Amino acid sequence: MDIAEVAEASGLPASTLRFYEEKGLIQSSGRSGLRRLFSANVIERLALISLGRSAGFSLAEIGEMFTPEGPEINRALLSAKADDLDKKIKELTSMRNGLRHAAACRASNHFECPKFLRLLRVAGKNRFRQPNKLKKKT
Amino acid sequence: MDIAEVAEASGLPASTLRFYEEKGLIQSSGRSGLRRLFSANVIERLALISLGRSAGFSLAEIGEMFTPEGPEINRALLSAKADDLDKKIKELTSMRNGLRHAAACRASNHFECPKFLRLLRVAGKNRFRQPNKLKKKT
DNA sequence: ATAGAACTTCAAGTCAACTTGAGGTCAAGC
DNA sequence: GCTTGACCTCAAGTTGACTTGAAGTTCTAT
Repeated sequence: MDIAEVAEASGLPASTLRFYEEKGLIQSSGRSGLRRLFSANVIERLALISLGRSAGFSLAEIGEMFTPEGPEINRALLSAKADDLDKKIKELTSMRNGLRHAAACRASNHFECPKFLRLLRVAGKNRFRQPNKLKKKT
Repeated sequence: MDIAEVAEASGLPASTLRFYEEKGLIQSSGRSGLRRLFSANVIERLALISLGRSAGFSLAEIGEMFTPEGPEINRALLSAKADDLDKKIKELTSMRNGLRHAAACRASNHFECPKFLRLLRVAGKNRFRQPNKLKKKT
């Protein structure tokens, strides 16, 4: 397929596809003249990337999940990511409950509502810093 | 409390607290000389902000949830955010299932495993663009 | 009263993830 | 044969969310 077809099928602009290729997240299967050719399986891969992004993983993290560096490395990593997701799902669930309550509750100030505060506190238990500033290249 | 105490209690650096104040996400209750004073409820608010961030909401969106613009506006907004979260929770759940499967499955290439591909396709149904580039200020 | 720590402002820098733009190539249709 | 449109590269720009740095101020202890 050529890049426009991939763009169409994946919903991503061509510029993003080139960018992803540059980052090693996808590969073109060859060239016809200058033009990239992609094989159809790139679509699955892009779906997975989009999914990962929307799950809050960085492109670098997603890249790690793919790399066939060793035989067993990936499995451990994938498990770890799955655990991260589990934590996140729990957080989001409490946040959703909090929001639903706040939307329904008649207290003028939600910060005065004990139910809301309790949810908040529970949710705050496993707080974590956002990933974007965790890495500091020496 | 002074800014260092808030930083300590919230786990956020003082620079972030100033930044959030500038953005209107939190307020200092006054000054002692130059120094900001915060009342204790800012901690709850920061917890909620952190939670929202980790749920993938932008600071602007979080700000909207707080603003006491009108009497009923917020409730609809909060409901909508809760719906967003529900969608996201479902996505994350399929992604987690996909990862767990990929970690367990013995197929050499996960893209060849029908189970994995099915999960991927299901999850891809309600795909959406990441929020950061949706707004274009005219 | 003087050093030092802890705060302040404001401007500029950083990082990820893209997007945009300028300038070039190439096959296809008129 | 020449324009047009879809592609290409490479550099620079953008956005959101902060962080860092310089330069000044003030509390706190010696």
